[in-house]
Amino acid sequence: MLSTLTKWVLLMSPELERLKELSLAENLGRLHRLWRTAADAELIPLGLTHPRWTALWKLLRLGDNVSQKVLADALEIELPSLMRTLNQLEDQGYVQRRCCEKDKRARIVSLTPDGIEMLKQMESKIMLVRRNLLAGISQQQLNDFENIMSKISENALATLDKSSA
Amino acid sequence: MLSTLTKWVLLMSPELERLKELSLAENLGRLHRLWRTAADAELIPLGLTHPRWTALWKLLRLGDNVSQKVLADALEIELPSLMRTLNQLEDQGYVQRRCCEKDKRARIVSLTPDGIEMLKQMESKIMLVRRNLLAGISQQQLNDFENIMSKISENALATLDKSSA
DNA sequence: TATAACTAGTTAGCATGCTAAGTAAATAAC
DNA sequence: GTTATTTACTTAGCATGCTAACTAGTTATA
Repeated sequence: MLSTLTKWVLLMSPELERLKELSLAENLGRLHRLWRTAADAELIPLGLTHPRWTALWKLLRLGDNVSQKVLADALEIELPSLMRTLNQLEDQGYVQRRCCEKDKRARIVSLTPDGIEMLKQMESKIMLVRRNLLAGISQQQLNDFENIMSKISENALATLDKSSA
Repeated sequence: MLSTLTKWVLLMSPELERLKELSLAENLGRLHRLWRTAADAELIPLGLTHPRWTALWKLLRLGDNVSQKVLADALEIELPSLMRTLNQLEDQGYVQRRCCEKDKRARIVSLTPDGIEMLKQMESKIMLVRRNLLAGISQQQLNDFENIMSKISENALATLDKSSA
């Protein structure tokens, strides 16, 4: 049985041989996790979990007073996932939800004064993490990096479209 | 209350203003998710969930016959997370676990003939996804990209070391 | 207008990561 | 050699993502 594997491994493509190290996909996951961990290390002491602080942060950047649906889409999570987080943030007194006048199905999420205060504390920490993690990388390198990310994203979306068609 | 926020938003740093688009960290998460989704689209039809096929794939690259601990470390997940997945793979008949002679605490994971067969089917699909997602990107660009990823990883690790010290 | 189709929100429950706590074996310290 | 510490595994249960299914409100269609 082992010899079967051994034989196959010897016949593996040269590509696979190279992939014995961490593959690009694995490195991407690793880097994302590291970034998240570094940010959490700064922000969790403020009493917010990762989904909570990211939701607050996104809410700020959306300009406050958006529907749950808009916030969920921006966070790229589903509404049920957001529900739990918003319940917690409401319990903590950082956000409020009210019915939307124009569309009575919708509920509008807004920051409370406490939420705004918390965001002020968050901002400097988030910027600090960003500066620390991008230390020693030039703007040009960063642009190139983001372009490659975009290119891979496009390729992925094209592949997914094709396979779902 | 709203005016408080408005005033603050107007005073926000120029850096924050730029971050109204997706930040780099968010793009990283998004790209990682996209890659994972594209790979899963090919591999889930084989009857394996994401944690299961990644574990099989890693087991192959580690050369088979490694302890659960070594496999968990390579996958960068904790042992309890791996346990559930290995139970499932064992139920499906793709891996076996046996006691280690040298260290009686450890259990050695190995591929069954069915597991090897499944990996043969997986290999071509994984390589296909990789080629599709990296289409139109030169080797030089890819090297640069991976170097920036490494640099950010180093920075993150340095930051984490510092904050835990 | 009346009905059909969609959409926002909610609830319930699954999947997969984690930490905490316990056991048995190995290793280090004395 | 005995004891203390560490390690590999396991179990139990939490956190946070998801889909499925439901309700209520909106929009499109006949």
